[in-house]
Amino acid sequence: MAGIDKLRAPKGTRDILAPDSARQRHLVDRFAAIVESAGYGQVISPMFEDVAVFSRVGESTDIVTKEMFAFTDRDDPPQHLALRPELTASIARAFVQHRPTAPWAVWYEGPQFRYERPQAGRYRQFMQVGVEVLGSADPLADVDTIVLAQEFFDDIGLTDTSLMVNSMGDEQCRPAYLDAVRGHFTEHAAALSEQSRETLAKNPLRVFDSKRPPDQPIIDTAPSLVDHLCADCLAHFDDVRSALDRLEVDYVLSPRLVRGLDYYRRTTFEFIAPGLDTAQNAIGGGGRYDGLVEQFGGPPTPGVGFALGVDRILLACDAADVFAAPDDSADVFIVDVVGGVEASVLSQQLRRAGLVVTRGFDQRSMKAQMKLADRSGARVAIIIGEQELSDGAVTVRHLRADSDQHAVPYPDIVSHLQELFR
RNA sequence: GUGGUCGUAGCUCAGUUGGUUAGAGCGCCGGGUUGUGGUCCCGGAGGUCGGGGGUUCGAAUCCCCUCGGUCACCCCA
Repeated sequence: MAGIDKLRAPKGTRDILAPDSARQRHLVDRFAAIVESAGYGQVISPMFEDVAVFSRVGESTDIVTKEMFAFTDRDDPPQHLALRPELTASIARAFVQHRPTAPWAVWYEGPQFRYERPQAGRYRQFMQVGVEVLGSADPLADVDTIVLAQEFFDDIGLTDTSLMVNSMGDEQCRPAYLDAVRGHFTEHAAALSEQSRETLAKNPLRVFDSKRPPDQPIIDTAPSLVDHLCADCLAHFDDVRSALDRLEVDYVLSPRLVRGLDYYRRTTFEFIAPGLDTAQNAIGGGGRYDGLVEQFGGPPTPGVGFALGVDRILLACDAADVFAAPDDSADVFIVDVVGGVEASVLSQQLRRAGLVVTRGFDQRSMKAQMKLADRSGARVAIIIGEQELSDGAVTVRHLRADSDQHAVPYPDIVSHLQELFR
């Protein structure tokens, strides 16, 4: 096994270096701009919470039963904590704790943690952005969130996405549907894969998630959720769909779409990136979760929201060749062969003037510094040597299209470069 | 948790049927007469061949174990 000299980022985590780090930040910035234009306010909640916060989102979900980074602290008695595996639960907890006036429309961004085996598009620490609206049962609130996600994808140029929509029903109609599904799968249990038979015993709906070929024909012939909706759920769903139509948001009705968290009621949706040829091509998902707030001891409060996977979205952008990493080239590189302090003084002035200025250290040769200047991507190099010092000027050398160079009197250098980069 | 696959310099890789001081390209550092990058030329640094054990006169190469990456299942963003 590797010794301490081979330390690396923990399994399923990674370092994101420039310029990809700036790309990710830019993506989050775009999301923030869009949802804040719709009046959503940011919530920054803790990275870890009492485990009870997460266990309330569904005792039978994998996220809770086997994917949590849980630990105890050194309090007496110890607190049972967990790194957050998702953020809807934290938002519901915060709603109950602070009791903001409803409807409460919020957005968030940040890392989530799940103890899973990593693979393409799946990490133990992964970044999400999302929104939640608590306190409105209006189907148009569902639509509002969906439209924001769609606007976001359009904004970043990721046009190759599919929106899948379904209704999970509610406590009125879901039990009967569950019975129907359980009956159907039980009837064909012999033909199901062994894993699906196990899933059937725990949560029949989850069988729909199976990708195993033998299960497909049985899944295809299973009863459809939309055919079993009660009048209220059907009306809600119809309102969502007609509003999406009116807003010209394309979607695919997906009666087999079940989501992995137990708290969903009525509307559920998922965004797929067909261009991603990995097993994980769901770049976002969400839905309505009326009743969740009650489980946190709050008043009856409907809610709807979604989370988008930033890492997967960026993978999809790579595949579609859109939303490239920003150019992190410097504007100016200062070559100083008279000790380096002049470069410090001038870079301070130029940075204050709004330019991106880098320089060399360690008093390296002019040739070496010029190489660094070239590599920095800077459009111009400023050269300060003995000659320039005695002349009271600096040499400005262009590095890109042409390689002109000329002397600029020291007092004029800031305005000269501001002009050049305006 | 299960399975496939891979693990040789910072990166991408080559290393023939096991055979001497383990190579290339890129990158990095220095130089190409004393102040100028990007092309070119020359030179240099850098590897316990993931780790451990075994077979053998001899192992990067064969066997076992282990760790890690990666992909897939499960599940999800």
